[in-house]
Amino acid sequence: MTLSLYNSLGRQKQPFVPRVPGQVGIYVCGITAYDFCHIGHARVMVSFDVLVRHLRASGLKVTHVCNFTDIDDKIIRRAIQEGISIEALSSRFIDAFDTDMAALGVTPPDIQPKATEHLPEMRAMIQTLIDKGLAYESGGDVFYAVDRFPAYGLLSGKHLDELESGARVDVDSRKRNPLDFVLWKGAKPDEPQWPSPWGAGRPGWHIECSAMGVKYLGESFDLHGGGRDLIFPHHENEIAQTQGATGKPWVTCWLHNGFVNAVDDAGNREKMSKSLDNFRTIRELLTAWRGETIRLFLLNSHYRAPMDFSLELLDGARAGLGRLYGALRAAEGILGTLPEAYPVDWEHERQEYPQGPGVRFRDAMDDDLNTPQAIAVLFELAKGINRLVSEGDSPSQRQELTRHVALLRGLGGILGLCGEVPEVHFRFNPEGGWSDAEVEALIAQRNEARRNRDFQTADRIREELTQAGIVLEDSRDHTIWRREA
RNA sequence: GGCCGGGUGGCGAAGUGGUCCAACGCAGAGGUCUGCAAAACCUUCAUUCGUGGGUUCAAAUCCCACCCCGGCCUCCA
Repeated sequence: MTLSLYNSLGRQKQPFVPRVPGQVGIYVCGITAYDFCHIGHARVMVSFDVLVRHLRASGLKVTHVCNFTDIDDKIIRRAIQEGISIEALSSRFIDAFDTDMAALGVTPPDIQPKATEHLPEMRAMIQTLIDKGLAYESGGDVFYAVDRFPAYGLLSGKHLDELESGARVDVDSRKRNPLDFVLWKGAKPDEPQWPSPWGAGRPGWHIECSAMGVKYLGESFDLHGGGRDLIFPHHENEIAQTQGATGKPWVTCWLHNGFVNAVDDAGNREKMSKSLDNFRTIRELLTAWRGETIRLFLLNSHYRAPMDFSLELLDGARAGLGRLYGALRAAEGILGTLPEAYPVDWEHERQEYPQGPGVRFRDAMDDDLNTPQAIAVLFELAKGINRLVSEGDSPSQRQELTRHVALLRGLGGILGLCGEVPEVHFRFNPEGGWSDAEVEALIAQRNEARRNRDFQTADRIREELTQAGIVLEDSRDHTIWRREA
C-alpha cells in the first residue's frame, strides 16, 4: 500500500505521488503572532508534524515550510494597546509558539519564514499580477481582480455569482468587484509601512504565503496544509495569486484539518477561536498535562474530523499514555535498559510479519493518516509487552521483548509518542506538589515499616501519598511510584 | 440560501458491502496475583451503528428523504 491523502481540491482521497521522486515540499500556514496558541493551533501543527514524520519514515526527503504572519491589523492593534512595537509583540508570540510546539513534540519546520522579511518577493509578485492585468491599483491600494482568474472558487467549491449575491463583503467603491481582495494596502499614519511602486504601505494577508511558498518550494510543489477555515478565502486567494503570476499549477494536494470545538458546561459546542474567547491556551494546559498527553489526545481522532475538547478528555489520554509507558517501564525492569528506537525497516516487517504490527501501522498511516488506527497498534504492542513480561525472562522471551519494545518506540516515534524515559512520564509534577525527594523519603520510611511487618504504619504512609496523588507499586524487591493527580 | 465535516457502547474513537467488523483507549464488573494495594494478565461490557424508507443473497457501510450537532460563505488553525 502506498500513501493516499484526501485532497481538498477535488474532495477525494488519492494516491500521493511526489512531483520529484523521493522528495516532498510541504507548506503549512502558520500563525498570526499576536496571542498565545490554543488547542486548535496545536491540532494543525501536530497533524502536519505527523504527516512530515510519516513521509520521512517512508523514505522521502521532506522540506517543511511553516510561516509566521508578523504584520497585520490584529498585530498592529494589539501592539498599540500594549504600547510596544509590532516587532516586539510578534517576536514575543513567535517565541511562545516555538516553546509550546517543542513541548508538544513538534519537530521544528525546516524553514519558518516571516512576512516582514519577504517584502521584495511580495512586491515582485504583485507587480507581475498588475503587468498581467490580474491586479489593479485603486485609491492607494492594489486589488486582485477575481473575475480575471477563471479557476477562482475551484478549491472552495464556490461560484463567483453566488458569492456576490449573498455577499457580506464590505462595500468598497474602490473595488471593481466586491470579491476582489487586497494585495497591497496603502499606508495609514502611524502604521508600519514599506515603500512600493504604488506608494508606501504594507502587504495584504494572502500574498505572503504565495510569495514565500514559491520562494522556498518553487512555482509548483506537492502539499499545502492548514485549518479548514483557511480554504476560503485564504487558500482560494493564494491559488489565484500564485497561478495568476506563474501561469503554472501550484499545489498538487491541499490538506485541511478539522476544528477543535470548545464545549461549555451546558454541553453546547462551538468552534474554538480567539474571537469567541472560548479557547484554552496550550501553555495553560501544559501546567497540568504533559505535552505528549495533549498530543495523544489530538492524534486519537482522525485529523479531518471535528473534535470536541474538554479537560476530562485529556485525563483519558493521560491514562492511555500511562498504559503505553507502563509497558515500557515493565520491559525496562526485565531488560535493564530500553532498546533504542530504531528506524523501522518496512521491507523486513512486511516480509517477516505480513500481518504484524509494523505492517498494520504503516497501512493505517498510509490511509490518509489514520492515526487512531495506528495508535491501536501501539496499544496492541503494549499488551504484547506486558504478556511477555509476565511470562518470564528466558533468552528467547527477552529477544522477543526487545523486538516489541523497539517496534513500539520506532512506530511511536512516527507519531511523536513513546520516546520519553518512562519515569519522566510517571513523575510529571503538575502543580509543584511534593518533590521526588520527599516522595522517596516517605517510601523509604514505609519500606522500613514493611520490613518490620508494621503494616499499619506502612498503610498510613501510603494513604498519605495517595492523598497527594502518588500511587505506589510494590514489587518483590523495590517500590516504584507515579503521580496520578 | 450555497458549500463542507460529523452523528457508532457509560465516555472518547476506528471501521464505509460479506472475512471473528462492531478495532483500540478510558471508565465499570468478576477472577488471578498481592501482607493490603497498585500494575499486569484472564473474563466480561453495543443482536447494534441519528430516524424512516429502499437496493442487495448480504448494509453501520450503497440510494432516497428527514432530524440533530458543528463549520465556511468577513478576520480566524
